[in-house]
Amino acid sequence: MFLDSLRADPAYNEEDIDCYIHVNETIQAIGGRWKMLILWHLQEGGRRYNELRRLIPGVSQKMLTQQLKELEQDGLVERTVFPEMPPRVEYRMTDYGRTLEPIFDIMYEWGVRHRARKQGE
Amino acid sequence: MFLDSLRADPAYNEEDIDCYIHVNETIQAIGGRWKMLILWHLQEGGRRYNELRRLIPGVSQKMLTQQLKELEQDGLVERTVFPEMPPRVEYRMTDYGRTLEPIFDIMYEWGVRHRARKQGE
DNA sequence: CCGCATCCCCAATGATACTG
DNA sequence: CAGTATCATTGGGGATGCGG
Repeated sequence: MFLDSLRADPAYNEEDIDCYIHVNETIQAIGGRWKMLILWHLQEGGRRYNELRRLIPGVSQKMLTQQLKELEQDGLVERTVFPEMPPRVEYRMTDYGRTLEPIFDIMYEWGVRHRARKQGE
Repeated sequence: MFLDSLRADPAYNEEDIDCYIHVNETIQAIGGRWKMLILWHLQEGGRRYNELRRLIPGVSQKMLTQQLKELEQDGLVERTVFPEMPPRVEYRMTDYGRTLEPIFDIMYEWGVRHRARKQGE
């Protein structure tokens, strides 16, 4: 991906963007268009697939599935299939996912101030 | 934009995604593909336009200009033109931009652990 | 009910050429 | 030096239909 192309460039300085790499890692994990909405709704407890669809108006099946899969691969969300008929799938936040909470908090605070600042202009 | 469409939907619950709105505000401000690299290089002091181009291999003139403009509009970066010949333009981080530092720090820490975790799989 | 596969579109990004 | 203007590209995301 993108970072690989940076690494391939001889002008690239590893130390210079060590910060970038890791901060970006975090942005990748939570920066998806629907990921924060999903995580937000999973904070309180487990949710079913269609339940999430209703809670997040505007999200397509494809995107919901895709972003849930990425969150699962990152270990932030856990997927449980109940072998029933009709099928039932529940998603819930992992303990690891909850390590994001301080980040959410601080980004929320900054966002509030930033928004207020933009209004005041 | 996107949030407006959410608001227009009757199923939308204001409280539910208040968090999302503000966290997303932050992501918009720093989530651009080159923004963190730019901010990173401006931490130490002022940089000229072409200096930044060299420091950030892979960025096109268009993107560098565009992202710098957004950072400037958000009040994170300051642009100074020196009326000389040849022209000289310096970019530097504002005090407001430095309020992002705690966010960078915590995202950096999380990114390091997240990366290590992915390696270990 | 919970998806996956397919096609399609557009906005973000890139490449290239030109200018005060 | 520090950009602007224009055209080409591409991949993120939406719409639709099918399958276990």
